[in-house]
Amino acid sequence: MLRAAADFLGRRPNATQDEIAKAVGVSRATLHRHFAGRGALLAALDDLAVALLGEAVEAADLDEGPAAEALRRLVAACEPVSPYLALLYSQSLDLDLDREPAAWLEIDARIVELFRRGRQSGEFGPDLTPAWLTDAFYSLVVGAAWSIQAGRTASRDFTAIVTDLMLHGVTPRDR
Amino acid sequence: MLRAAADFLGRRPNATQDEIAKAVGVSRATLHRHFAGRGALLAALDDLAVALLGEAVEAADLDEGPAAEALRRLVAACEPVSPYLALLYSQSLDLDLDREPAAWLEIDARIVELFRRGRQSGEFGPDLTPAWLTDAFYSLVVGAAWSIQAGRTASRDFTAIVTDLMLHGVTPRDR
DNA sequence: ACACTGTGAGACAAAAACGTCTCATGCGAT
DNA sequence: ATCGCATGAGACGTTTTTGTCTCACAGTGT
Repeated sequence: MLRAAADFLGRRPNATQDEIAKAVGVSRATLHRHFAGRGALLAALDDLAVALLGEAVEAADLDEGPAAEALRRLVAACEPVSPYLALLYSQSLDLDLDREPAAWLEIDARIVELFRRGRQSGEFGPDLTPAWLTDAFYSLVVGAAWSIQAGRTASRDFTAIVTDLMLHGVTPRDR
Repeated sequence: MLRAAADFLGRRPNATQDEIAKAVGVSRATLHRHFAGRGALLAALDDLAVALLGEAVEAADLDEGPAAEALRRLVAACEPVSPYLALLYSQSLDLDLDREPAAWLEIDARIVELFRRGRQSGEFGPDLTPAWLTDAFYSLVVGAAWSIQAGRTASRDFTAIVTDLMLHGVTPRDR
Protein backbone atom coordinates (compact mmCIF):
# COMPACT_ATOMS: atom_id res chain seq x y z
CA MET A 1 0.00 0.00 0.00
CA LEU A 2 2.78 2.43 0.91
CA ARG A 3 4.66 1.48 -2.23
CA ALA A 4 1.73 2.43 -4.44
CA ALA A 5 1.20 5.63 -2.47
CA ALA A 6 4.88 6.56 -2.88
CA ASP A 7 4.74 5.87 -6.62
CA PHE A 8 1.73 8.09 -7.00
CA LEU A 9 2.80 10.91 -4.71
CA GLY A 10 6.24 11.04 -6.28
CA ARG A 11 4.53 12.07 -9.47
CA ARG A 12 1.61 14.00 -7.98
CA PRO A 13 2.87 15.85 -4.90
CA ASN A 14 -0.39 17.76 -4.52
CA ALA A 15 -2.69 14.74 -4.67
CA THR A 16 -5.65 14.69 -2.27
CA GLN A 17 -6.35 11.82 0.12
CA ASP A 18 -9.15 10.74 -2.19
CA GLU A 19 -6.80 10.59 -5.17
CA ILE A 20 -4.14 8.74 -3.20
CA ALA A 21 -6.70 6.20 -1.99
CA LYS A 22 -7.91 5.57 -5.54
CA ALA A 23 -4.35 5.20 -6.76
CA VAL A 24 -3.62 2.72 -4.00
CA GLY A 25 -6.85 0.84 -4.69
CA VAL A 26 -8.69 1.33 -1.41
CA SER A 27 -11.36 3.68 -0.16
CA ARG A 28 -10.55 6.90 1.63
CA ALA A 29 -12.06 5.45 4.79
CA THR A 30 -9.75 2.47 4.63
CA LEU A 31 -6.74 4.67 4.03
CA HIS A 32 -7.79 6.52 7.14
CA ARG A 33 -8.11 3.29 9.10
CA HIS A 34 -4.50 2.51 8.30
CA PHE A 35 -3.09 6.02 8.73
CA ALA A 36 -4.50 8.53 11.16
CA GLY A 37 -4.67 11.39 8.71
CA ARG A 38 -2.69 12.84 5.85
CA GLY A 39 0.16 13.83 8.12
CA ALA A 40 0.52 10.29 9.42
CA LEU A 41 0.52 8.88 5.89
CA LEU A 42 3.18 11.31 4.72
CA ALA A 43 5.29 10.66 7.81
CA ALA A 44 5.02 6.91 7.28
CA LEU A 45 6.08 7.33 3.64
CA ASP A 46 9.03 9.50 4.60
CA ASP A 47 10.11 7.03 7.25
CA LEU A 48 9.78 4.13 4.84
CA ALA A 49 11.65 6.02 2.14
CA VAL A 50 14.55 6.77 4.45
CA ALA A 51 14.55 3.22 5.85
CA LEU A 52 14.59 1.64 2.38
CA LEU A 53 17.26 4.02 1.19
CA GLY A 54 19.29 3.13 4.25
CA GLU A 55 18.94 -0.57 3.46
CA ALA A 56 19.99 0.05 -0.12
CA VAL A 57 23.06 1.96 1.00
CA GLU A 58 23.87 -0.80 3.50
CA ALA A 59 23.47 -3.50 0.85
CA ALA A 60 25.76 -1.68 -1.55
CA ASP A 61 28.83 -2.10 0.71
CA LEU A 62 30.13 1.33 -0.17
CA ASP A 63 33.41 0.83 1.68
CA GLU A 64 34.39 -2.30 -0.27
CA GLY A 65 36.51 -2.47 -3.40
CA PRO A 66 36.99 0.11 -6.12
CA ALA A 67 34.84 3.21 -5.79
CA ALA A 68 33.47 2.78 -9.32
CA GLU A 69 32.26 -0.72 -8.50
CA ALA A 70 30.73 0.50 -5.26
CA LEU A 71 28.91 3.24 -7.17
CA ARG A 72 27.54 0.68 -9.60
CA ARG A 73 26.28 -1.44 -6.70
CA LEU A 74 24.76 1.64 -5.09
CA VAL A 75 22.86 2.58 -8.24
CA ALA A 76 21.59 -0.99 -8.65
CA ALA A 77 20.50 -1.09 -5.02
CA CYS A 78 18.69 2.22 -5.38
CA GLU A 79 16.66 1.24 -8.40
CA PRO A 80 13.86 -0.41 -6.39
CA VAL A 81 13.67 2.58 -4.06
CA SER A 82 13.86 5.30 -6.70
CA PRO A 83 10.12 6.07 -6.38
CA TYR A 84 10.72 6.76 -2.69
CA LEU A 85 13.62 9.05 -3.49
CA ALA A 86 11.41 10.84 -6.00
CA LEU A 87 8.87 11.18 -3.22
CA LEU A 88 11.40 12.65 -0.81
CA TYR A 89 12.37 15.08 -3.55
CA SER A 90 8.90 16.13 -4.61
CA GLN A 91 7.40 16.58 -1.18
CA SER A 92 9.95 19.13 -0.26
CA LEU A 93 12.97 20.25 -2.15
CA ASP A 94 13.03 22.77 0.64
CA LEU A 95 15.20 20.53 2.75
CA ASP A 96 16.61 22.08 5.86
CA LEU A 97 19.67 19.95 6.36
CA ASP A 98 19.82 20.88 10.04
CA ARG A 99 16.36 19.46 10.62
CA GLU A 100 16.61 16.22 8.67
CA PRO A 101 16.27 12.96 10.55
CA ALA A 102 19.57 11.52 11.66
CA ALA A 103 19.03 8.47 9.46
CA TRP A 104 18.92 10.60 6.33
CA LEU A 105 22.04 12.52 7.30
CA GLU A 106 23.80 9.19 7.89
CA ILE A 107 22.83 7.97 4.42
CA ASP A 108 23.95 11.23 2.88
CA ALA A 109 27.26 11.14 4.73
CA ARG A 110 28.01 7.61 3.52
CA ILE A 111 27.39 8.50 -0.10
CA VAL A 112 29.49 11.66 0.22
CA GLU A 113 32.22 9.47 1.74
CA LEU A 114 32.10 7.14 -1.27
CA PHE A 115 32.81 10.02 -3.62
CA ARG A 116 35.41 11.41 -1.24
CA ARG A 117 37.37 8.16 -1.12
CA GLY A 118 37.07 7.77 -4.89
CA ARG A 119 38.52 11.22 -5.34
CA GLN A 120 41.27 10.60 -2.80
CA SER A 121 42.31 7.31 -4.39
CA GLY A 122 42.53 8.95 -7.81
CA GLU A 123 39.74 6.85 -9.31
CA PHE A 124 37.62 9.98 -9.50
CA GLY A 125 38.92 13.32 -10.72
CA PRO A 126 39.55 16.32 -8.46
CA ASP A 127 37.23 18.76 -10.25
CA LEU A 128 33.82 17.79 -8.86
CA THR A 129 33.12 17.93 -5.13
CA PRO A 130 31.78 14.90 -3.22
CA ALA A 131 28.80 16.99 -2.06
CA TRP A 132 27.83 17.92 -5.61
CA LEU A 133 28.33 14.36 -6.83
CA THR A 134 26.04 13.12 -4.08
CA ASP A 135 23.32 15.59 -5.09
CA ALA A 136 23.89 14.69 -8.74
CA PHE A 137 23.49 11.04 -7.81
CA TYR A 138 20.11 11.74 -6.19
CA SER A 139 19.02 13.78 -9.20
CA LEU A 140 20.01 11.16 -11.72
CA VAL A 141 18.34 8.33 -9.81
CA VAL A 142 15.10 10.30 -9.69
CA GLY A 143 15.52 11.43 -13.29
CA ALA A 144 16.12 7.88 -14.48
CA ALA A 145 13.02 6.67 -12.63
CA TRP A 146 11.04 9.44 -14.28
CA SER A 147 12.45 8.74 -17.75
CA ILE A 148 11.53 5.07 -17.39
CA GLN A 149 8.07 5.88 -16.09
CA ALA A 150 7.57 8.25 -19.04
CA GLY A 151 8.53 5.47 -21.41
CA ARG A 152 11.58 7.28 -22.73
CA THR A 153 14.02 4.72 -21.33
CA ALA A 154 13.85 0.97 -20.84
CA SER A 155 13.64 -0.06 -17.19
CA ARG A 156 16.32 -2.72 -17.61
CA ASP A 157 18.77 0.07 -18.45
CA PHE A 158 18.40 1.85 -15.11
CA THR A 159 21.70 0.86 -13.53
CA ALA A 160 23.76 1.18 -16.69
CA ILE A 161 22.53 4.61 -17.73
CA VAL A 162 23.00 6.22 -14.33
CA THR A 163 26.34 4.55 -13.61
CA ASP A 164 27.82 5.10 -17.07
CA LEU A 165 26.80 8.75 -17.12
CA MET A 166 28.22 9.41 -13.67
CA LEU A 167 31.44 7.52 -14.35
CA HIS A 168 32.17 8.60 -17.90
CA GLY A 169 29.74 11.22 -19.08
CA VAL A 170 28.80 11.31 -22.75
CA THR A 171 32.30 11.53 -24.15
CA PRO A 172 33.29 8.20 -25.70
CA ARG A 173 35.96 6.24 -23.92
CA ASP A 174 39.07 5.16 -25.72
CA ARG A 175 39.12 1.46 -26.26
CA MET B 1 6.86 38.60 -8.76
CA LEU B 2 6.61 35.47 -10.88
CA ARG B 3 10.32 34.84 -10.39
CA ALA B 4 9.96 34.80 -6.62
CA ALA B 5 6.86 32.64 -6.87
CA ALA B 6 8.68 30.14 -9.08
CA ASP B 7 11.66 30.03 -6.69
CA PHE B 8 9.37 29.31 -3.79
CA LEU B 9 7.04 26.85 -5.49
CA GLY B 10 9.95 24.93 -6.95
CA ARG B 11 10.93 24.10 -3.40
CA ARG B 12 7.45 23.98 -1.84
CA PRO B 13 5.04 22.46 -4.36
CA ASN B 14 2.28 22.28 -1.77
CA ALA B 15 2.46 25.89 -0.68
CA THR B 16 -0.83 27.71 -0.09
CA GLN B 17 -1.72 31.02 -1.74
CA ASP B 18 -1.01 32.69 1.57
CA GLU B 19 2.46 31.19 1.77
CA ILE B 20 3.20 32.06 -1.84
CA ALA B 21 2.07 35.64 -1.30
CA LYS B 22 4.32 36.01 1.76
CA ALA B 23 7.26 34.53 -0.11
CA VAL B 24 6.70 36.94 -2.99
CA GLY B 25 6.36 39.86 -0.57
CA VAL B 26 2.77 40.89 -1.27
CA SER B 27 -0.58 40.26 0.37
CA ARG B 28 -2.87 37.46 -0.70
CA ALA B 29 -5.34 40.06 -1.94
CA THR B 30 -2.72 41.63 -4.18
CA LEU B 31 -1.66 38.24 -5.51
CA HIS B 32 -5.29 37.76 -6.37
CA ARG B 33 -5.47 41.12 -8.11
CA HIS B 34 -2.64 40.05 -10.39
CA PHE B 35 -3.75 36.47 -10.96
CA ALA B 36 -7.37 35.40 -10.96
CA GLY B 37 -6.95 32.46 -8.66
CA ARG B 38 -4.44 29.75 -7.92
CA GLY B 39 -5.03 28.11 -11.28
CA ALA B 40 -4.23 31.30 -13.13
CA LEU B 41 -1.04 31.81 -11.14
CA LEU B 42 0.17 28.27 -11.79
CA ALA B 43 -0.70 28.58 -15.48
CA ALA B 44 1.19 31.87 -15.72
CA LEU B 45 4.21 30.29 -14.04
CA ASP B 46 4.14 27.31 -16.35
CA ASP B 47 3.85 29.55 -19.40
CA LEU B 48 6.70 31.73 -18.19
CA ALA B 49 8.84 28.71 -17.38
CA VAL B 50 8.38 27.27 -20.85
CA ALA B 51 8.91 30.66 -22.49
CA LEU B 52 12.14 31.35 -20.59
CA LEU B 53 13.41 27.85 -21.24
CA GLY B 54 12.65 28.38 -24.91
CA GLU B 55 14.64 31.61 -24.90
CA ALA B 56 17.54 29.87 -23.18
CA VAL B 57 17.53 27.09 -25.76
CA GLU B 58 17.35 29.67 -28.55
CA ALA B 59 20.24 31.66 -27.08
CA ALA B 60 22.42 28.56 -26.82
CA ASP B 61 22.59 28.06 -30.62
CA LEU B 62 22.41 24.30 -30.26
CA ASP B 63 23.02 23.69 -33.96
CA GLU B 64 26.32 25.61 -34.05
CA GLY B 65 29.80 24.18 -33.56
CA PRO B 66 30.92 21.16 -31.58
CA ALA B 67 28.17 19.45 -29.59
CA ALA B 68 30.21 19.68 -26.38
CA GLU B 69 30.49 23.46 -26.76
CA ALA B 70 26.78 23.71 -27.52
CA LEU B 71 26.03 21.73 -24.38
CA ARG B 72 28.18 24.07 -22.32
CA ARG B 73 26.32 27.06 -23.77
CA LEU B 74 23.00 25.37 -23.06
CA VAL B 75 23.88 24.74 -19.43
CA ALA B 76 25.05 28.32 -18.99
CA ALA B 77 21.89 29.65 -20.60
CA CYS B 78 19.74 27.47 -18.36
CA GLU B 79 21.28 28.58 -15.10
CA PRO B 80 19.07 31.67 -14.74
CA VAL B 81 15.96 29.62 -15.50
CA SER B 82 16.78 26.61 -13.35
CA PRO B 83 14.24 27.59 -10.68
CA TYR B 84 11.58 27.50 -13.39
CA LEU B 85 12.72 24.08 -14.52
CA ALA B 86 12.57 22.95 -10.90
CA LEU B 87 9.04 24.30 -10.80
CA LEU B 88 8.00 22.43 -13.94
CA TYR B 89 9.46 19.31 -12.37
CA SER B 90 7.91 19.63 -8.95
CA GLN B 91 4.44 20.66 -10.02
CA SER B 92 3.99 17.61 -12.08
CA LEU B 93 6.44 14.83 -12.59
CA ASP B 94 3.32 13.18 -13.90
CA LEU B 95 3.93 14.62 -17.34
CA ASP B 96 1.79 13.24 -20.07
CA LEU B 97 3.98 13.89 -23.05
CA ASP B 98 1.01 13.78 -25.39
CA ARG B 99 -0.65 16.63 -23.56
CA GLU B 100 2.28 18.99 -23.12
CA PRO B 101 2.16 22.37 -24.78
CA ALA B 102 3.75 22.46 -28.22
CA ALA B 103 6.40 24.90 -26.99
CA TRP B 104 7.69 22.41 -24.43
CA LEU B 105 7.80 19.58 -26.97
CA GLU B 106 9.76 21.88 -29.30
CA ILE B 107 12.30 22.64 -26.58
CA ASP B 108 12.60 18.97 -25.69
CA ALA B 109 13.05 17.99 -29.35
CA ARG B 110 15.86 20.50 -29.83
CA ILE B 111 17.77 19.26 -26.81
CA VAL B 112 17.27 15.64 -27.88
CA GLU B 113 18.58 16.68 -31.31
CA LEU B 114 21.72 18.13 -29.74
CA PHE B 115 22.53 14.83 -28.10
CA ARG B 116 21.58 12.96 -31.27
CA ARG B 117 23.95 14.98 -33.45
CA GLY B 118 26.69 14.65 -30.85
CA ARG B 119 26.29 10.91 -30.88
CA GLN B 120 26.17 10.79 -34.68
CA SER B 121 29.32 12.87 -35.07
CA GLY B 122 31.21 10.63 -32.66
CA GLU B 123 31.72 13.37 -30.07
CA PHE B 124 29.37 11.54 -27.76
CA GLY B 125 29.47 7.79 -27.20
CA PRO B 126 26.87 5.36 -28.53
CA ASP B 127 25.86 3.88 -25.16
CA LEU B 128 23.50 6.51 -23.81
CA THR B 129 20.37 7.47 -25.71
CA PRO B 130 19.60 11.10 -26.61
CA ALA B 131 16.25 10.80 -24.79
CA TRP B 132 17.91 9.69 -21.56
CA LEU B 133 20.61 12.32 -21.88
CA THR B 134 17.94 14.98 -22.26
CA ASP B 135 16.15 13.79 -19.11
CA ALA B 136 19.50 13.57 -17.33
CA PHE B 137 20.22 17.14 -18.41
CA TYR B 138 16.94 18.35 -16.87
CA SER B 139 17.65 16.39 -13.69
CA LEU B 140 21.16 17.74 -13.29
CA VAL B 141 20.13 21.34 -13.92
CA VAL B 142 17.46 21.06 -11.24
CA GLY B 143 19.82 19.14 -8.95
CA ALA B 144 22.54 21.75 -9.33
CA ALA B 145 20.08 24.54 -8.55
CA TRP B 146 19.02 22.64 -5.46
CA SER B 147 22.59 21.92 -4.36
CA ILE B 148 23.44 25.60 -4.70
CA GLN B 149 20.30 26.69 -2.85
CA ALA B 150 21.15 24.21 -0.07
CA GLY B 151 24.60 25.76 0.20
CA ARG B 152 26.39 22.57 -0.76
CA THR B 153 27.79 24.02 -3.97
CA ALA B 154 28.99 27.48 -4.96
CA SER B 155 26.68 29.22 -7.40
CA ARG B 156 29.55 30.30 -9.65
CA ASP B 157 30.22 26.60 -10.31
CA PHE B 158 26.83 25.89 -11.86
CA THR B 159 27.86 25.65 -15.48
CA ALA B 160 31.10 23.82 -14.83
CA ILE B 161 29.72 21.14 -12.57
CA VAL B 162 26.78 20.23 -14.77
CA THR B 163 28.76 20.38 -18.01
CA ASP B 164 31.83 18.53 -16.71
CA LEU B 165 29.73 15.77 -15.18
CA MET B 166 27.67 15.31 -18.32
CA LEU B 167 30.69 15.39 -20.62
CA HIS B 168 33.21 13.40 -18.60
CA GLY B 169 31.64 11.92 -15.52
CA VAL B 170 33.76 11.50 -12.40
CA THR B 171 36.52 9.47 -13.99
CA PRO B 172 39.65 11.63 -14.37
CA ARG B 173 40.66 12.54 -17.87
CA ASP B 174 44.11 11.81 -19.15
CA ARG B 175 46.13 14.93 -19.42
C1' DA C 1 -25.15 -20.91 10.96
C1' DC C 2 -22.76 -17.59 13.41
C1' DA C 3 -19.22 -14.36 14.86
C1' DC C 4 -15.53 -11.53 13.71
C1' DT C 5 -12.82 -8.60 10.79
C1' DG C 6 -11.93 -5.53 7.15
C1' DT C 7 -13.76 -2.99 3.62
C1' DG C 8 -16.58 0.39 0.47
C1' DA C 9 -19.89 3.84 0.12
C1' DG C 10 -21.80 7.75 1.45
C1' DA C 11 -23.38 11.21 4.77
C1' DC C 12 -21.98 14.80 7.59
C1' DA C 13 -19.15 17.91 10.42
C1' DA C 14 -14.81 20.31 10.75
C1' DA C 15 -10.83 22.41 9.04
C1' DA C 16 -8.18 24.44 5.59
C1' DA C 17 -7.68 27.04 1.65
C1' DC C 18 -9.50 30.04 -1.73
C1' DG C 19 -11.97 33.98 -3.58
C1' DT C 20 -14.18 38.37 -2.85
C1' DC C 21 -14.98 42.59 -0.76
C1' DT C 22 -14.35 46.83 1.99
C1' DC C 23 -11.69 50.23 4.21
C1' DA C 24 -7.53 52.67 5.39
C1' DT C 25 -2.99 53.93 3.95
C1' DG C 26 0.93 55.42 1.23
C1' DC C 27 2.88 57.12 -2.86
C1' DG C 28 3.25 59.68 -7.04
C1' DA C 29 1.47 62.96 -10.29
C1' DT C 30 -0.79 67.20 -11.03
C1' DA D 1 -3.79 70.11 -1.47
C1' DT D 2 -6.07 66.80 -4.17
C1' DC D 3 -6.72 62.83 -6.97
C1' DG D 4 -5.85 58.32 -8.64
C1' DC D 5 -3.77 54.03 -8.10
C1' DA D 6 -1.95 50.11 -5.82
C1' DT D 7 -1.57 47.89 -1.76
C1' DG D 8 -2.23 45.59 3.07
C1' DA D 9 -5.26 43.96 6.44
C1' DG D 10 -8.95 41.67 7.76
C1' DA D 11 -13.69 40.06 7.46
C1' DC D 12 -16.61 36.96 5.36
C1' DG D 13 -18.59 33.71 2.09
C1' DT D 14 -17.47 29.67 -0.81
C1' DT D 15 -15.16 25.64 -2.08
C1' DT D 16 -12.19 21.98 -1.30
C1' DT D 17 -10.27 18.69 1.49
C1' DT D 18 -10.02 16.16 5.56
C1' DG D 19 -11.72 13.48 9.38
C1' DT D 20 -15.35 10.79 11.47
C1' DC D 21 -19.15 7.90 11.60
C1' DT D 22 -22.65 4.45 10.27
C1' DC D 23 -24.38 0.74 7.65
C1' DA D 24 -24.20 -3.06 4.48
C1' DC D 25 -21.42 -6.53 2.50
C1' DA D 26 -17.90 -10.13 1.77
C1' DG D 27 -14.61 -13.29 3.40
C1' DT D 28 -12.79 -16.25 6.90
C1' DG D 29 -12.72 -19.21 10.86
C1' DT D 30 -15.23 -21.99 14.11
